[in-house]
Parts: sequence; structure tokens; C-alpha cells
Amino acid sequence: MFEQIKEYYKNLLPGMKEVEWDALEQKLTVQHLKKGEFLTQTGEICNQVSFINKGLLRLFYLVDGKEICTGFVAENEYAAQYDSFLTQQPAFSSIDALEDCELINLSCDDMHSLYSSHPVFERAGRKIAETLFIMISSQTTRLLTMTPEERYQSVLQDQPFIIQRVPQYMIATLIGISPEHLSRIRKKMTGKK
Amino acid sequence: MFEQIKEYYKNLLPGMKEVEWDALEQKLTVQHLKKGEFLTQTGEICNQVSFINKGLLRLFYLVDGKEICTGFVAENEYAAQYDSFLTQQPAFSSIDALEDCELINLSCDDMHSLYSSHPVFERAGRKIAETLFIMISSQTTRLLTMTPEERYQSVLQDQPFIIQRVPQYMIATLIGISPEHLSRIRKKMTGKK
DNA sequence: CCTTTAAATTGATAAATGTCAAGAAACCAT
DNA sequence: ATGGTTTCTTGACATTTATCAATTTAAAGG
Repeated sequence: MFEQIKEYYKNLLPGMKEVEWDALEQKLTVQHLKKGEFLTQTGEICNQVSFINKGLLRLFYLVDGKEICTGFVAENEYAAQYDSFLTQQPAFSSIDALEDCELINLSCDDMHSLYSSHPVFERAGRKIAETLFIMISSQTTRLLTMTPEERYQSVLQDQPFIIQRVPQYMIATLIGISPEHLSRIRKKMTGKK
Repeated sequence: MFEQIKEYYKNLLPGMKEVEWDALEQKLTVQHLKKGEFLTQTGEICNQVSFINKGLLRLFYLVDGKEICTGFVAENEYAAQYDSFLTQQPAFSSIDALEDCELINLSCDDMHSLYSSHPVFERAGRKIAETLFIMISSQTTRLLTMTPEERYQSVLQDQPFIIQRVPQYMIATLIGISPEHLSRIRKKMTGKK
């Protein structure tokens, strides 16, 4: 059950000792989510982070009755309403499952007690936050500096799993355009090649 | 010289001991930058983070001969080509001074040696990364879920120092529109009130 | 395999936004 | 002050993109 996440932490913290892993493992809980079910809802305060053993999650906002996706997370990555988790303020966005999921959860309280009891996890938290920063930062850069077509190709290149596993109309909102427009861009792209 | 940054760290790390601060202080260096000068250039690998004692920095991309701003940082915050700093890959963006600046620098190597010698700084690094994540994440959300007018008002509300100290045509690129369009939006806004 | 639902495409049109050029206003340095 | 530079505004027009509705295509469940 915990092989994948153990591998993840061993990779993140080359110096992690077995006793440290044991302390972490004790705090982990498993959750199953069926396609379409919600992990978190708008207005809730996110009090856990979820490592994805299997499946695919979507982060999205509901704006004027329309769903706008801000990210997709798949196997061997952490997903969370991370800003709500950090600030302990109600989230404005939601997370649901695009595929059946198996998640390994760690609560906010448990994480902080791990920070205190085993400082090596401060480093893990730092690295995870840094990685998330790099990802979201490149997303902002894409939105500000690229045309819609370039943004699509950037997703195609950097996160191909999204193209393969996420409906196109959701990808459209991720790159900031309408589904119809993305369809036309794709049509034009095949012509060019 | 180091009062402000010491205050910053004391606030960030309530449990920080004097000996830890001393270790950090030894690594700090001061840099002055005049308005218009560059802190980092495209293509360089960022090997330091800069705490701003005084002044205002701009992060921006050069795309097709046009400058597109992705962020502004002022007093008592850290600025860096943070993704380049973390990945040690060449930066695609640049940083320059919009006002005369006094910066307190910490090099990448020194930071990592501090992480090892005084683990409390892992926590500082984590918190800084988390804060940066929250900021950039709200920037992405703005771009995806709000109209240009709403984005401008959001900057007005959340980062008023930008409105006061940054030329309007730069703010326009920060929220993803042309300077002319922002001018018209502002005109329309004053009418509404 | 068939039926139903979800997703993608297409066309016509409207709305939003960008571009270019000119002029006005604000700001700086001498 | 005043001349020069930077920034902001405005108008006319072009381009991009969104919207709406209809249709086709693909996927999913029984």
C-alpha cells in the first residue's frame, strides 16, 4: 500500500532513516475515491494533503456556473488545496476525481507534529513547496507570455498525461480559452504539420 | 544594516536563537542597485536570493521585443529568479530595479550550508517557498478566473503598492492586457463610481 | 451490440482586446 | 521655469476570441 509513497520520500530525502519513515507511515491513511467524487469542496478548509497512488485529480474553480480548471495531478504526486492547507482559510476551488483514485492522506496536524519530532520532514515540506512553486510559476508564465496555441503545445510537451487523460474541454480552461477555440487551434495545428 | 532582515527572520522563525541568526548574518552581503540597473539577466543561472531593504524590483520576460512583467517586489520581501535558483537552470526572465535599491544577498551555496548546519533554516526555506507559492498561485487564479477589470481591481486591493509605484503600462502586462486597454478600463471604472 | 450520454467539431455572429499612430499629460534634470 | 523624456490617453481599425446553436463523433453502460 505504501510502497509508492515510500519511494517518493526516499527520493525526496536521500538521507531519510528508517525510523523517520516509520514515524511518517504511522500517520498515513488510505482513501478511495470514485470517478466524479469530490476530495474537497469550495468553502472547506483543506486539512490534509493527498499523495496519489493511482488515479487522476482535478483542481477547479466554479465561476458563473462554469468550471475552470487550474491543474491536474496524477500518480506519485501530491495534490491538495495547498493554499487553503497552508493558510487554513476556506478554499475557493474544489478537487474531484477524473478517474477512480487511491490516495494516501496526511493531515495538517500530523504533518506539523512530524515537522517537530523529525526535522527532516521540514526539508520534505520545503522541497514539495518548491516543486509546486516551480510548476505554478511556469503556468503563470505560460498565460502571460504565450499565445493560446503555444500554451497548448507547452502542455503537450511538458504534461502529456494531461492530453491523454483529460477531456479537451477541460484542457481549454486550463490554458485560458474556450473549448471551441481549442478545437479550432488543434485543427489548424494538424494542417500545419 | 541588517535590522530589517533580522526582524523578518525573527518573525518567520519565532524560535530562532541568537547563535542561529549570527550564522546567517555572517553569510549576508549588501548590494546597491540604481534605478534601471539589472539584478539578473536572461540566460544567467540565479545563484542568490535578495532581501529588499529598500527599493522596488521588477521580474519580467522579454517576448518579441516586448517586456512582460510577472511580478514586483518591494521592501521586506525576498526577490529572486526563484525557479532558476532552485533548479540551477538558466533563467528565461530578468530582474531590474524600478527604484534605487538596497539588497541583502544570500548565495545558493551559503543557503545550503546553513540548511545543514542549522536545520531551523529548512523551516525558513519552507515558509518562504510556501508564501511564494500562495502568491504565484493567486496570480494564476486571477488570470484564469477573472476579467481584466477584476484583475486590476484585485491588484488594487491586494498589492496597492504596485499601483502607486509601478508605471501603468507595466501593470497592464502583469494582468495580461495591453497598456491601452488598461487605460480604457480605468476610464470606465471612474465613470462607474 | 445497442442505446444513451458525453465530448468534440463546425459555422455564424458578437464581443473583447490588440495594434498603430497621434496627441496630451506628467515627470525630471538642468 | 523649460526642454526633453516618459507615461498615459484617445480614436480608428484589425484581429482574436467568445458565444450560441446545431451536428458529428466518440465513449460508456447495460
